[in-house]
Formats: sequence, structure tokens, C-alpha cells
Amino acid sequence: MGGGNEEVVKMTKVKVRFAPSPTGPLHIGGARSALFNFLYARRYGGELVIRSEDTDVERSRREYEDEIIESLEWLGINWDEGLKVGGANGPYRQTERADMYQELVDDLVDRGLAYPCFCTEEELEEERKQLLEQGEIVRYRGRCRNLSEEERRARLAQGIKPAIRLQVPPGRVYVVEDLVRGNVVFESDTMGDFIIMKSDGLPTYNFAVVIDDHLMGITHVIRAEEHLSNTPRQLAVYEALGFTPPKFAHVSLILGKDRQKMSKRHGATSVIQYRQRGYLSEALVNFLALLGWAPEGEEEILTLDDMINSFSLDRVAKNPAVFDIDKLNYINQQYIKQKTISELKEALRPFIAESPYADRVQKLGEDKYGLLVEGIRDYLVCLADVKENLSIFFDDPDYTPEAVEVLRQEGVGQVLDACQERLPDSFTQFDEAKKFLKTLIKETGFRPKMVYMPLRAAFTGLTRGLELPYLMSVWGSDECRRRLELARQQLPG
RNA sequence: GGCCCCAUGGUCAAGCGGUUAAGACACCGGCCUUUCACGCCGGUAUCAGGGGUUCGAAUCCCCUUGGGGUCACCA
Repeated sequence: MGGGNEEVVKMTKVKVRFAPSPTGPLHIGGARSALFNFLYARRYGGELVIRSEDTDVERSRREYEDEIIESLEWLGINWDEGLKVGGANGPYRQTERADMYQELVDDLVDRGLAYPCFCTEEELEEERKQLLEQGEIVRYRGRCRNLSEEERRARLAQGIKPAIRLQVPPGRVYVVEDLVRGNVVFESDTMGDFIIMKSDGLPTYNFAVVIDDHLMGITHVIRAEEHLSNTPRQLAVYEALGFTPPKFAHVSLILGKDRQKMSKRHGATSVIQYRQRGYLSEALVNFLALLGWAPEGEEEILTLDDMINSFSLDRVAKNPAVFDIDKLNYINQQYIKQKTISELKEALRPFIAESPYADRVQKLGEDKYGLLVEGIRDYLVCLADVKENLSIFFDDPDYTPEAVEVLRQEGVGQVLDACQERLPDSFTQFDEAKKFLKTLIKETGFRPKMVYMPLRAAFTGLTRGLELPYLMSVWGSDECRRRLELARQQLPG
């Protein structure tokens, strides 16, 4: 493994980037791209740049940029240069780099490699429609390419603001050297002259990305596969500008259950949403890494450091991956179980704070809160699940038919009586409650099952759930008594 | 539609010409346990189809089929 890549990596210092456009929260797919870039940089001792591609003035918003940064930080992805941290190649927002692009566009126009296009949206639409009907390649055919100087001046005089198009050389072949896909060949004749600068004076993506990557010294462009088809356009820009292209690596997309590109229809698609549902960042990162990358060993539960130490583009898959929430859930549970009780107590606080049980948990005190957390730990798939578990502790039981059935069994009344009679004045420990139940069984001679099940049903209204001693010790004797009374109403006769 | 990418179980995937085709999730069964969950043990299940190349193909080539991406004054 390794092969050619490794050599390039050794010769030049790796510098990668993640360049989201701030038109929405950080998407799961974007997060994975960011992660792969991060892992690649750290693995090879390189640098990661984060910049903002905000040339779509309509849709870009500064709040989204902040949100994306927050999500990246939450995931544990840090960077060496760019937004927030600054660096020698700034600014890191494309709208703030407008003059750089302008200068290069002017140069291309002067050299006859680009030209102003005065076509209206309607004209372009018409052309597209015609080509489509004729079954031809849909592309710009260069109507404005050969306008004379007078014609250009005339249109300018009419106040028409032109867009600038790159003159794409005909009959050429562009080869994208892709580290995960190998060489991918495109013919220049299929792309037509495309716009590099919009009439608002801002560059288009295919132009700006090239300049930024070049000026920032990016050596490897790792991004989603949806960009693969655009890469030849960028190669044309590199060529016109006389820049050397970086290495590319196009990672396949993340799909929903129906094998369509992940979208809102599939439920939560942003990092923020997963955070809010109580997925741990370590778990999300671990899961995302496994979507498209395979570690060498059999162990799949990996920390960020584990991944940094073994990440390689050679082990990145070419085929798209379906987002499997079951697996994420499993991984999240693994991380929850790995946490110490005190870590988990902290992690759970925000989720409890927004539940209806905040006050009651508060009143419990730290020791009992710890007991509660210990009791529910194995029942949490994600942190937000704490809410339902809290309900068992704090809400009055809502007896299920199964529970009622258990309570109506012969002899249950005696069990409840015996329990009530022997309840000590207080429990404060799990062990005390556990011992109490054992003693109850021993002294009364009831079968264990005839004690545990009815008591569970009586206390919680359910026939399943966490261990009774946790519940009892958190409640204390008075609450246990109160619940026994409640349960009596469900008894026959 | 043109161009491009992709194709191993339900899902993520290992595999890079010779393997009993790993592993994980999910599912099913068993054990543990006061129940459920956790945990442990075990099981079902995959090379899309067709042609080649080869002594030998999941692995290489071609076609078909299927899925996806892209063709914007969005990124």
C-alpha cells in the first residue's frame, strides 16, 4: 500500500483545505470531507486550511459560517490557517478577495483567453433548450466570443454589465489525476466556454477555487464526488493562468436509505441536529470516518488519534455509502458506555436542563444523580434518551396492561404488604436497596421472580426496565411506599 | 439526453489472479439476569447479468443492466 502517494507526501509538505459555502449548517457530507482533510493533514504532518466560499451573495450568511465553525470545533477538527485563526494567505473569505480575482480576470481578458459575454438569461435559456431538443451537448456555443471591439464597446455603452467567460481550447483532453479513482479523462469540447466572473464582479466557484487553492499553496484537494465533473473546468483555469494543479481525491457521496443523495427528506442531515439529539462528537466522527474509509485492523471503534495514525487515501472506497443510523446508534452507545459516571453526568446536564425534570434532578443532589445516571447508562442510545428514562423516576406510573396482569397474579398483595412492612426508613445506596430485596426474599420465602416482577410493575407500571435497586435508592423509602399505595389500586378486589 | 463515476450479504465493508470470500451494524437463536437492555457465544445472508483473457477469476478487459453525479451569472 502507499505506492506513489507516499512519495509525493514525503517530498512536499501536505496542505489541504476544507472550503464550505456558508449557505446552511454543516452537512453530514461536508463534515466527512472536513474530517478526511483533517485526518490527511494530521497523518502526514501537513496543514489544514479552512476558508469560506461565499460568492453566492444571495444565499450566503455569516451566521452559517459561525455555525459551521462551531460544528467543526465540536467534532474535534482543528486547523492551522484560515477562518478564525488567520494566516499568511488571507483573507479567507472569497468576497474579501475580489480584487485578486479581478486582477487575474483582467489579465486573462488582455491575453485573449477570456472574454466578456453580454448574453441575457433568456438568450442562454433559449440556447440550452434548443441544444437539448436537438440532442446535442448542452453548452455555451460562444456567441460573444468573437465580438469586435466596437461591438463590445457599444454594449458596454448601453449599460450592460457583462459576465466573463473563459475561452476553452477545443479538441483538448483534460486528465484529472485522482488519488482515489485514478486518471479520469474529459474532453474539452463537452464543456463550452464557462463563466469565470459573474456580472456582479464576483468570481464563480470554478474560478475562485483555483486561485485560492493556488495562492494558498494547497497540495491536495480532497472533496466530494459531485465536484469531479467540474474538475476539468478547473484544469482549464489552471492552464490559462499557468498554475500547476494540485492532486485531487474525490470521495464518493453519502446516500440516504433510498440510495439517493442525503437530503432533508432522510431526516437529520446537519451536524447540529445530531448534536442536539445527543450523539457524542467522538461517535459521529467515528461513524463518518467509517463511511468511505476502512481501517486496516478489525477494530472499528476508533478515537481521532487512532484514525490520524492510520488514515490513508488508499483505503478510501470509490463506491457511495448509505448512511445507516443503526450503526451510528451502536457506535454512540459504545462511547456512552466508555464514559465514566462523572463524565456522563456532565454530558447529560444540558439534556436534562431542557426536560421537564430539571428541577427534580437538581433537588436529588449529586450522589443520587450519579446513582440515577449509573442506572440508566445502558439504556441510552443517545443522550436525549435521558428524558424518557427520567420519566420512570419522576412521573407516576402509567400501568401497562402487562403490568396490570402481573399485579393481579395470586399472592401479589402479600408481596406488596411484606415489602411495605419491611421498608427501612431510608436508603441512600444502591447496595442497601439491593440487600433489602435479597433479605425480603430470604425472610418471606417468596420466589425471587414473585418479588421482583410484581415490585417492578408496582413501582414503575412497566414489566421491563432498569434495575430496581437504582430506582429505589434514588426514590428513598417514602416514595417507594407512595408507589406501593398507588399500585394497590390496580389489585383485584 | 451528452459526459463522468460506481457495482462483494439488508447496511458499512476487507479482498488487489489461487482464501472455507474477513470483520462490524442489523436480523435470528442460545447463555447470563428479577424483566428488558447491556455483555458473552453461535447462526442465516454477498461477489448484478453476459461475454472474453487465463491452467485458474470477486479480483484484468468488453458489453448489458442498475445506481449516482454533472452539464447555472450555486457551490
